[in-house]
Amino acid sequence: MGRQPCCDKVGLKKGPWTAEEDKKLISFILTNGQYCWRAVPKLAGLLRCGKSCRLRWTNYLRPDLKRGLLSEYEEKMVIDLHAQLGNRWSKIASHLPGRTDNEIKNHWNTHIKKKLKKMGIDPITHKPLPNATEQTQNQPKQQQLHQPLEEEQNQQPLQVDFDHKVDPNKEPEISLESSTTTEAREEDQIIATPQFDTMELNQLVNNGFCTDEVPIIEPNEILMPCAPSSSSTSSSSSSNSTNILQDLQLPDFEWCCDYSDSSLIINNNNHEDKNSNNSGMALWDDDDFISKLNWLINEDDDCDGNQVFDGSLTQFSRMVTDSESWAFGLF
DNA sequence: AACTTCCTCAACCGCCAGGCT
DNA sequence: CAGCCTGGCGGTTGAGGAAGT
Repeated sequence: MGRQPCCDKVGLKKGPWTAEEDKKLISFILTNGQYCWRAVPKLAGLLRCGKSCRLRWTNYLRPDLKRGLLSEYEEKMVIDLHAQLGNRWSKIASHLPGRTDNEIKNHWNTHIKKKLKKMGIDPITHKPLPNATEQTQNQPKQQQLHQPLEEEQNQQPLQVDFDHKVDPNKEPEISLESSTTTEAREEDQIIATPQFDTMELNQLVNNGFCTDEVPIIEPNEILMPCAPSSSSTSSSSSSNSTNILQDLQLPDFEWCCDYSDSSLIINNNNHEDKNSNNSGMALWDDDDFISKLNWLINEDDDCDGNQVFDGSLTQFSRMVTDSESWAFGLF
């Protein structure tokens, strides 16, 4: 039927990923970095196509991902960005650090779309539906369900004010009727808008944390000591967020957004007894995993008898340097 | 408790754009 | 410039869990 599959699917596994597969992929990418995805499954000993590996990594395994529901502010940003960009989920996602296009797309289709419809707003055009007034009047329960967001949307002018100086104590101003005025905006203008730091976003909306965030990798498992700098994270964490971090007994940290950064240090606080000096490192709080990781990394051959980390890797453009490998504490 | 329906979201599919030869 | 390869994107699907009957 026309197009050839992206790869030879004979014998390739499909469907949900197992923990073991995840571990193989994680260990491989942490060791070798991201390069030719087509080669990854073979080299990592996975019976998956490269595309599947890439998707799994970018949508689920990446350490810098936020998990859990979008915060109200993120949701508002999505709505506003969607009004400007349409279904360009990757563009929208690029404005929401730690969120993937897939996640945003899903959230849009399952939550925001319905919410907008019930508010009498066409989720495609972002304009009021013809029978909007009737609908909104007939939805008192829904109003109660999402009171904070909708109150704001009804009361405030309609645009994420990217330019205004963010006041951590003040809910950002967002409105919903921007489509007509903003649809024609140049995309580069949109992209030029300030990027909000993941933590900052949450601080703005939820005083530091979205309570239903459930990172796939716990924050205290992937921690980078955050040098007291003038970064947006630290500068914006003036009051509430800092307190919350302290309350949680977490150190200042940043999600590891660039694992190629050779200065990366990972602090596993769950093992304070072992690693109290921040030098002990374990990405995942799982001794079994670590031992398996070591096994995976140290073994010359995978279960299929393929060379896992043979010299041919040097042909690829992206290799993790020794220092990077050490930084991950894998060797 | 058993069954059905609804909902969510991880994963897949096919297409497209860009880089390379 | 054409053809190939790869990564990325957006639409769609379907398994599994939640909610309803």
